[in-house]
Amino acid sequence: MLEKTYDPKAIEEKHYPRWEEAGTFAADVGSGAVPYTIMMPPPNVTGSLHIGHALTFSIQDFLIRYQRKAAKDVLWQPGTDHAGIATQMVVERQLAERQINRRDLGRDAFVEKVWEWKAESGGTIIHQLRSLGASADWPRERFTMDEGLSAAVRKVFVDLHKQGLIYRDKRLVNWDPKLRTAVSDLEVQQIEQKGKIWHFRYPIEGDEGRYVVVATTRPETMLGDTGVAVHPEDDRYRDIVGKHVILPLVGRRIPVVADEYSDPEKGTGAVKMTPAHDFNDFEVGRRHSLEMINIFDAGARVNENAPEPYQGLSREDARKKVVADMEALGLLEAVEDHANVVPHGDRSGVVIEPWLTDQWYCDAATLAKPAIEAVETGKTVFVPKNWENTYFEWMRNIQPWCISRQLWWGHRIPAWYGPDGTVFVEMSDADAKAAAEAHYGEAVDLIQDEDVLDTWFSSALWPFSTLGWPDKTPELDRYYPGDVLVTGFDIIFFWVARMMMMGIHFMDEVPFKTVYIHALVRDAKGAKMSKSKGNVMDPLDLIDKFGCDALRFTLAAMAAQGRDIKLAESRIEGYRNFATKLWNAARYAEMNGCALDPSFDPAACKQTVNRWIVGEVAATAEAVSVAFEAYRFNDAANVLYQFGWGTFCDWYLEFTKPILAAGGEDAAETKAATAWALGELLNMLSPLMPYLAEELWENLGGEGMLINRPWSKAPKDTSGAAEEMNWVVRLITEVRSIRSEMNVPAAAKIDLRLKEANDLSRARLNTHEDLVLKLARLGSIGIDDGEAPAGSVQSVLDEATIILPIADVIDISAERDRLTKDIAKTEAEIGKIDKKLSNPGFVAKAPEEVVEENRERLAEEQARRNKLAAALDRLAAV
RNA sequence: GGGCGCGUAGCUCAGCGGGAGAGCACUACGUUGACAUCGUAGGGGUCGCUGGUUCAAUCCCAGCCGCGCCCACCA
Repeated sequence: MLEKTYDPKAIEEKHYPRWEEAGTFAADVGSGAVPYTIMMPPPNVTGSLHIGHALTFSIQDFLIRYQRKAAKDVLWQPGTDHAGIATQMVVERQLAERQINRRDLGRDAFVEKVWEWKAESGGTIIHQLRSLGASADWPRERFTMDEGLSAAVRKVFVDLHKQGLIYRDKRLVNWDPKLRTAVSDLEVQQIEQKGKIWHFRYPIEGDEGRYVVVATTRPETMLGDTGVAVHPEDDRYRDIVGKHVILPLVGRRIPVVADEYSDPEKGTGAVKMTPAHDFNDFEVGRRHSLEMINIFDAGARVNENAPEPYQGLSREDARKKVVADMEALGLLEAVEDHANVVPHGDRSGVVIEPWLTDQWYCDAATLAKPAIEAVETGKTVFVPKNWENTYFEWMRNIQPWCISRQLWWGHRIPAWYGPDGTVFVEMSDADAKAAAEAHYGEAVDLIQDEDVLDTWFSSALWPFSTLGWPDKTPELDRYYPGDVLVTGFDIIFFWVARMMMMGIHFMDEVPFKTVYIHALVRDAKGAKMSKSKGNVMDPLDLIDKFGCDALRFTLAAMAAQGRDIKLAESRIEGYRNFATKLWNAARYAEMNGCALDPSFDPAACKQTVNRWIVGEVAATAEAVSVAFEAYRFNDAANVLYQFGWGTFCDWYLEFTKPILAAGGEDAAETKAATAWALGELLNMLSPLMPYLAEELWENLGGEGMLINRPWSKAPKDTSGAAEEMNWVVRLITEVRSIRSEMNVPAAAKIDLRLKEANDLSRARLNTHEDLVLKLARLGSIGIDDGEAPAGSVQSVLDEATIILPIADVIDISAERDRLTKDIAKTEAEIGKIDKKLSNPGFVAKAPEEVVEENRERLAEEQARRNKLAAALDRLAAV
């Protein structure tokens, strides 16, 4: 017997281990079924579950559970990402609490500490995913730094290097002076700030008293200036091109060059060139062979390349001093307020410095070409499709990808340097030694590159590295390419694009056929949720409060495409109530002895109401199936909600109460049909609300576990039961409406029951007041004997043996007002439809069924109007 | 500067060429065996504004007004 109250926690704890132990989550490599693969985007090993995770992993679980029911051999490949910078920061912070610096510890000891940390608390998020109900194939869990995946990383690096697609280069990078590592363009956030723009006078050599004025937002960089650029067509500066200026404070003699980069409209038209600290200046500097002087150290303090008084100053202090000194020299011409965008590190939050270093680069442009083509030709499609534009835009303008990081936690770059600096890129230390020996003709000592790879480098290989690549495993053969990748748009560049590039390059096939991009969950103001803003909703709290099923169902209902999700707790509460409703419906079924009967044949029902519910189940199954296939989870949720609460609970269970009460053969059929319909509902619901569905299925006496049960194949209704029932529903609705509007006292409650007889249901009204009301209005509700199946309305009327004067029961004037209002409404409606139908264009061009529909509606409304008017007359006569 | 998205009931959101929808909130009435985490009924909207296309526009197009996001090297 089901408990009186629905307790989500109890059933969550009960069923998850059962599913897992029964192996229902496991892929079956040897199976003959069609495979269906989703690669789980590996969450950061440092992570803990937030609401965005809840959305993305719930959606994946919906698809996985649905496809499992569609008899596919599903693989949901789970795992975690080592998350280089994030993880290193976490462990460093912990060490700092104990006054330990990682540099004191040394590289090997530090990395050891990180592994220890990972072993202790790295599995948090995986456990949290289980409490979301995620049915991933957990024994296949991978970690990006597993030995197998690390080997894949080395192989990819070595192969790309041999192909010339990975190379070492000295150029400007985005340098994070706090973390002391290079970061990629994507890890830089442009933040608009209020700043100033300073106009400096640079004296022209050999032209006493004449200056060229340059404007800058970063005065401190002048210490590294090695030129001034003007536009070749700019008449103001034409005569000084080729001359030199004397850089104040430094005393360096630097050339004035003509370059198209300089925009006469901007600033003063003359730009100071700091090729070692500005991306644009770097390009100009290359074109004009300007000297590149690096004036900052790795912590962004002024180094020994600048004049002594500035050495050791921070960027901020150097700026103050430069401005003060220039002003003292009378070389500061103007200062203006200026809004400009300043690059910040997305992890460290400090200002990023363009810095000249040696780094490893990946030739992304070459790899991008086939990845662009794959989307153009539809080998991979984005859902919704408009994200393809975002993908194209970025891929077509892709820059070399800086893949080296000055960190300790990550995949160490498989490059070794010989005594003369010759580089050997090989799979292992031994291979490198052998290669070096071959090169030098003798064994030499090699030094491995200190850097590690960008975290996203290994993530890019996820779709095949997790399946055993480079070995030719059965898994790789069977589950690559994946069917769908589910993710938020915020990592299209970081991850999706790079998986496309690597997947196509190494597997000759796209990594997934569909990319489903879901919305981001935001707070009430539409801002991205983040811990620092304090606007996070903790999914675990929500699960605790409302249950996992309610949260999942809510996420499904709100996962409409193309709009960010601002989650309201009241929605979750509403869907929790839905779960409660179904729980109670199941209790009702149980109390009435409705149990699943394997011999029940839904196609063979005799009673209208049962034929009807069978048809409704079929229609719902079809609609939900279509919704899942189209990634329209909100449609699926809505259809199930309406069927479950509306059709099944409100109507079917109410309709059949009198039948069950009467007993006999009809009751037997109805009990079996009730159990069957409930079972099918649970089956369809189980991808979204797996726990509730499984529990109630078990209680209903269902065979096996619902998680494995095939999707509903209810027979469609062709008996016309739907039409008949629709009529009954309309009748009941009208009568209820009358009762309510007329403020009938409680004593006169209508007990409206429909009893299934040989023909159709009959409405039976129990109290004489109700009959009065009904007779007063029945003629006015647009239903007459001609429309109703034979005998129905008449049979109701036949029972109306006691008729009281209307005035005894109702307020005549209120009823008159109401009727008058109704008539006005009806006439307005008639006017609208009439206008439409008298439009020749409409009749000529609109689809025939639309015109016909409108004609029918017009007739209905007219009849209704007439009957309302007649009722008003009758009322006047009382 | 370029691109994308959003403005529908008090709130959170569906719908998207032919009769304006859901949940929550609100109002009235109703608890003697499924369910008050409930039932029945009801009130509430010129579907941001202005034009255009169309026989027909909340829906398509353009412009405008608000809001949000992404990308971009501009002194």
